[in-house]
Amino acid sequence: MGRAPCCDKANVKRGPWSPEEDAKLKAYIEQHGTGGNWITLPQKVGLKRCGKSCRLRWLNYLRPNIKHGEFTEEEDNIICSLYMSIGSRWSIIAAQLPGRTDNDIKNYWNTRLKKKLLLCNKQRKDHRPRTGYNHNKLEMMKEHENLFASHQAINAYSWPPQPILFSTLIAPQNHDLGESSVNSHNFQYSSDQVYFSQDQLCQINSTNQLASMNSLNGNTCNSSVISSGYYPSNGVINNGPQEYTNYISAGLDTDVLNSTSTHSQQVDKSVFEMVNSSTISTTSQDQSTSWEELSPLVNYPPSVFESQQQISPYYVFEEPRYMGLLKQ
DNA sequence: AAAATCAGCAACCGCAGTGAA
DNA sequence: TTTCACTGCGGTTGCTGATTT
Repeated sequence: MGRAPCCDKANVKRGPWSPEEDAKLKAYIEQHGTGGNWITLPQKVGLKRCGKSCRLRWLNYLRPNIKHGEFTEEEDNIICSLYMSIGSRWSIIAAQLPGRTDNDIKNYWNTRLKKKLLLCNKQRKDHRPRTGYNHNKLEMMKEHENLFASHQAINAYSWPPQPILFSTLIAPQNHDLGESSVNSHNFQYSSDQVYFSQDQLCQINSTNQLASMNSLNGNTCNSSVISSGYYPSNGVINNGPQEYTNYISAGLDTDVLNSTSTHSQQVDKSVFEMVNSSTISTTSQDQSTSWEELSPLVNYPPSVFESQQQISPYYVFEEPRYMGLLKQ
C-alpha cells in the first residue's frame, strides 16, 4: 500500500498557471491568508489545483517582494560561498537573499552560476604557473562532475573539504567560550555561538536539524546559516569577539548538538590526528584542487593553496557582512 | 527557412520531517 | 506511542524561446 496522494490527480489542473488563476489565488491569500492548510485552499479559492501547486505558486511567484531576474555580484558571492559550505541547501541559501526563492537560486546555480564558476576558474588556472600538483584538465573536469553529482551522497568529509574541515579542531582557545563537557572534541560554544565540524554540519543538514534548531530557540535563519571567516594561519585569534561571528556559527540548543552521532566524534578524532600528522599537507592539497576549481569567487588566505606547509582552516568571503551574520 | 540543439525556468514529484489526534 | 495528514525541501522534468547548424 502506497502513500495516499495529496490530491485527486485526475481532477486537478496541471501545468503553467494562467493570469486568472494567479489573480484568484493572490487575492484570496491577501485577504484571508493561507489558513495554514494548503490542501483545502484550492477549494476555498475555487481553483482546480493541487494544494502543493498553490503553495509553490504563491511562494515562488505571487507573494510580495519576490525578486526575479538578474542576480547581483553580491548575490553570486553569497550563493557560491554558501554552496561551497553547505551544499545544495537552497532554502537556507535563499534565506540569506531577501526576495529570492530557493527555486530561483537552484535554477540559477544549475544553469548559470556553476558554469560561470568553472569558466572563471579555468581562465584563472590558464594564467597561473603550474604547481607541483599535476592534474590533467579532462580528469579535473571529470572529477568535478563526479563531485557535483555525488556530493550529497558521500561521506561528510569527502567534499567540500577545505572551508570547514578543521573548524572545531582549532576553535579559539583564548576567548571566553564555554566548552562542552560532553563532547568537547567536536565543538565549543558560548551561549549563542557554536563551532561545528564539517561532519556535524553535514549530519545536521542531512537530517534537517538545522531548521529545527532555529525553532528551538526562536532564531531566524540568519543565525543558523554558515558564516565564513578567516582564521589566521598561526591558529591564534587576538582580535576579540568580532571575529567569533565570522566562524561557522549558529544559535542552537546544545542538547541537539549533543545528540549528534558518535560517528562525528570518530571522524573528528581521525581528522584531529590527520592535522597532527605529516600527511596533512598532501591530503589537503589533493582536496583543495577540487575546492579551488569550484570556488574562484572566494578569496583565500594565500597560504591555503600556495603553501604545503600551512593549513589555513578558514576561508574568507569577499564581504562576509552580506551573510547577515556579522555583528555590526 | 527549417530542423536540431541548447538554455532557462516554472512546475511537478516524491521523500522526510512535524505535529496533532 | 503510534498513525497519518500535511508541509517543506531538493531533485527532476518538460515546456518554451533562443541559438546554432
